[in-house]
Amino acid sequence: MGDERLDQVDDTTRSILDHWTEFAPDDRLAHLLRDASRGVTRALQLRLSEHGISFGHWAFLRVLWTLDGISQRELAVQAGLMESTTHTALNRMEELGHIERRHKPGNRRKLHVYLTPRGRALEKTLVPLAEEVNRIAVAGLSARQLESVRKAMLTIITNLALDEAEASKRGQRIVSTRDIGRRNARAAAKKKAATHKKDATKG
DNA sequence: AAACGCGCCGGGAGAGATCT
DNA sequence: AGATCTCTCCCGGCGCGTTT
Repeated sequence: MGDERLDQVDDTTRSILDHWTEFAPDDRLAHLLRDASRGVTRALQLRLSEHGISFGHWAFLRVLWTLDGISQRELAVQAGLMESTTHTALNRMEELGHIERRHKPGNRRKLHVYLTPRGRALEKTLVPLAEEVNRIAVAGLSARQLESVRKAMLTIITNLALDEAEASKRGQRIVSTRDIGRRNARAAAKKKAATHKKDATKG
């Protein structure tokens, strides 16, 4: 690889890059997307943490900067996260003084989320950091390449969304991690019992 | 270097309150 | 009564720092 900047990267990053350039240049796209996504996330995390902001809070702040005062549920949808995750994050954000939650007159059920002046002020500090990460991530790509990447990403997202919609129509859904854990535990127990039985008949 | 523990986050499920 | 919304609990995945 002829890029002398790579002398600065750590061994882990180096091995990831070696994997993609030397050993498995044709490995599945999903793996490439994962590495790219992780890199972008970590770059942003690095910058946010310097301001005491966790990556989880970033998603909610971004929504609130444009949709201040929406309900907790709407916020979860807009941020693309589960309501339980939203609830936990908002508790912390309220503690930190970035948001406050209030009921509107006439509706004691819905809780609306409002930025505090402090939360609002974060926009000026944090958005440039995200823009910086974007700039760094696409450095060396031409406008044309960037346009192609954008199109490709949108196509991938659309294709996968359609696939999920089809699966949903068939009644197929993602098995929860808990169910998988239980299933594995049952399988392990069964295997152990079978081994035990085998040993007992032997001896 | 490998194992371990910890904290954070995401997700599922369900209870309880409130609205329509 | 049924729908909607918030909140809580629990568990698993992941990254990271510490210990062995």
